[in-house]
Amino acid sequence: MLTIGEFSRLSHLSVRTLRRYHDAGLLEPATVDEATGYRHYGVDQIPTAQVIHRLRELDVPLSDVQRILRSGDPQTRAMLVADHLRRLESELERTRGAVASLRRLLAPEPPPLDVELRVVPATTVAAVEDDVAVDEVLAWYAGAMAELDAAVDDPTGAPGGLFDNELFEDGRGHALLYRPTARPPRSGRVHPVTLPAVELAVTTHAGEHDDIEVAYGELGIWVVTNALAVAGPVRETYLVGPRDTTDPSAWRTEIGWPVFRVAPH
Amino acid sequence: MLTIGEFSRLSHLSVRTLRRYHDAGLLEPATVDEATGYRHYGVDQIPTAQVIHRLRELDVPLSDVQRILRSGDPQTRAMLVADHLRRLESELERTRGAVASLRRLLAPEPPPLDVELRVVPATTVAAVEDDVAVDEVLAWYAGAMAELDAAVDDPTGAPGGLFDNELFEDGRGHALLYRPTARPPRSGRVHPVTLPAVELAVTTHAGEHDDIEVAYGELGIWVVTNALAVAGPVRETYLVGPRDTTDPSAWRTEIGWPVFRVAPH
DNA sequence: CTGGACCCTCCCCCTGGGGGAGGGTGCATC
DNA sequence: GATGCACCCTCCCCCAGGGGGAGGGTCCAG
Repeated sequence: MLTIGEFSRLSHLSVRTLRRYHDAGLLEPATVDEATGYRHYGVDQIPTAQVIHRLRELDVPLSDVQRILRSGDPQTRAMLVADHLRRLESELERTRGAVASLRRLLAPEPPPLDVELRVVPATTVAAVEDDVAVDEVLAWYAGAMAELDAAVDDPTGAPGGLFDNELFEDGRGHALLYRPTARPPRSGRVHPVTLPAVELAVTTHAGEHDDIEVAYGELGIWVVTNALAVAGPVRETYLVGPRDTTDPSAWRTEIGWPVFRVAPH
Repeated sequence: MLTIGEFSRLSHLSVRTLRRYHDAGLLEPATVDEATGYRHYGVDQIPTAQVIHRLRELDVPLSDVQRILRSGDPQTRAMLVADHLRRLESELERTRGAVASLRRLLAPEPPPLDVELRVVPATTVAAVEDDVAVDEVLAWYAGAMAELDAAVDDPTGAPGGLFDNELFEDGRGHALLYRPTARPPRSGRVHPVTLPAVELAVTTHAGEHDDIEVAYGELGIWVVTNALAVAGPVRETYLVGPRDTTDPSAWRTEIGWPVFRVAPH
C-alpha cells in the first residue's frame, strides 16, 4: 500500500490531482482509512494512472476518461479512444483553416467587394433543415448536401443554404440547405420548402470558405451605410465549390442578407 | 452607429462575448451612452472583431489578442502571430506523441522489464542545471544538451540527467543534464558537479521517449514490491538516442531511482 | 400608453486545475 | 514521553473564457 505522496511520485500525477481524481470517481484509492481519511493506493493502480495521464494530455474530458476506464471491454475502449482521435483531427483541420485565414486577414489590402441589391421572388426547392450547433454545422452541411445530391436528379440551379442569425449569436440555430428543382422530391430528410420572397443585399466571396467572414463584414458595412437593416436568415449560394473544382481560388460563394429600409435618424 | 445586437449579427460574435471584450478592454464600443449604458459600435470595428474572432479560434489568450491589436505596427503584429503559430505547432507535436503513446499503452501485453539494483559511486561530471517547469523541460533539454556537446570534447560515457521528483509532483523542479568527462570544463552554463553515490533501482526503456512512463511505472512497482523507497532525483542515462540513430526502436534510455531499504510493516 | 424587443449589471455555473489556510497523523529523535 | 517535522486531510478562493438566468431599465411601433 502506498500513501498518496508515494503514489504521486510513482505515477507522476500531483497529489492535488490524485485527490481530484478520487473525488471525481476516476481513480479511487484501494483503501481509505476511515478514522484519518488517509488514501492508500496499490501498485496495480499505476498503469491506470498512466492511462489517465495520457488521455488528459490529449484533453480528453474527465467524464470521457471515466467512460473509457469503466468499459473494461478493450473493443469499446478502443472505439472511444478512436472517437476522440477523430475529434482531435477535425480540430486540427479547423486550426489549419483558421491559421490560413488569419494570415490572409492580416495581409495588407484586401480587394474591395461589390455589393448589389436584388429582389428575389419566392421559390420552391428541395431542402434539408435542422436545428444545429455552430460547431456541428460543417459536418451537418456535408451530410445534408450528400443527401440532397442523392435525392434531386434534375437540379435547376446551384445549391444554397439559409442560416439563422441565432446560429452565430447564440451558438445554435436553424440551418436549411437546398437545391432548386422543378419537382422537389420527398425522401429521407429531403422535402419541399417554399423560400419566401426577399430583398437581398448580395456579394460574392471568392476563394477558401475560411475567409468568408471578410465578405460578411464587407456586406454588413454596406448594409448599414446604406441605411438598411437585417431581416431574416443569411442566404448562401454555392456557385462554384469543391464539388466543381479542386482549385480553391476558383470557388465562388454568393452571400445575401435579407434587408429592409430603415428611416434615417 | 450600431447597437450591440446589430453588431453581434454583423460580426458573428455573441452579445455576451462582445460585452466581455468591452470589459477586458479588447474591443471598446465607439460610444457608450452615459445615462443608459447602451454600447454603440461603428462599422469600422467589424474588421477588428473578425481578427479577434480568428485569434480566439486559435485559442490565443485574450491578453495576447490585446497585445496583437495594440501593436499597430504590422511587423510586430506578424511576429506575435508567428509566435503563437509556433506554439500551436509544438502543441501539435506533443499531441502526436501522446496519441502514439496511448495506442501503445492500450495495446495488449507490453513485454516485462528487467530491473536490477546497482551501487553507483560518486562521480564528477560536466553539467548544466536549472529550475524548470515540466512543460519547458523538453526545450530546456535540447538547449542544455547542445551546450554540453559544445563544451565537452572528451566524453567518457553516455550523457544523463537528474530530475527532482518535485518536477513531476508540483510541475516544476530542479533538472540537471550531464556528460561524464575526465576534466569537466567550466563555460557558459556548463560547470563541474559531483553526483553523490547512490544505490539505484535500474531498468532500461527501449523505443520512443513518449512511452517512458511505462518504464517508470514498472520500476515503481518493482521498488515498492521489493520493500524499498525512493530517495532523491530520478537518473536517466541516454545510452542510445536520436543523436545516435534515427530508428526509434533502437533507442535505449536507462532510468534509475535512488532507493533505500524500508522496514517491513 | 402599453407590449415586446432590446439593453443593462450582477451573480452563479462549467472545465481542470493551482495556492494557501488551518488542523490532524505518523514516526524518528532527543 | 515530548517534540519536531514531514506528510496528510478538508475547505475556500483563484485562473481562463465563456454560458444561463435574474431583475430591472429603455426604445419604439401600434
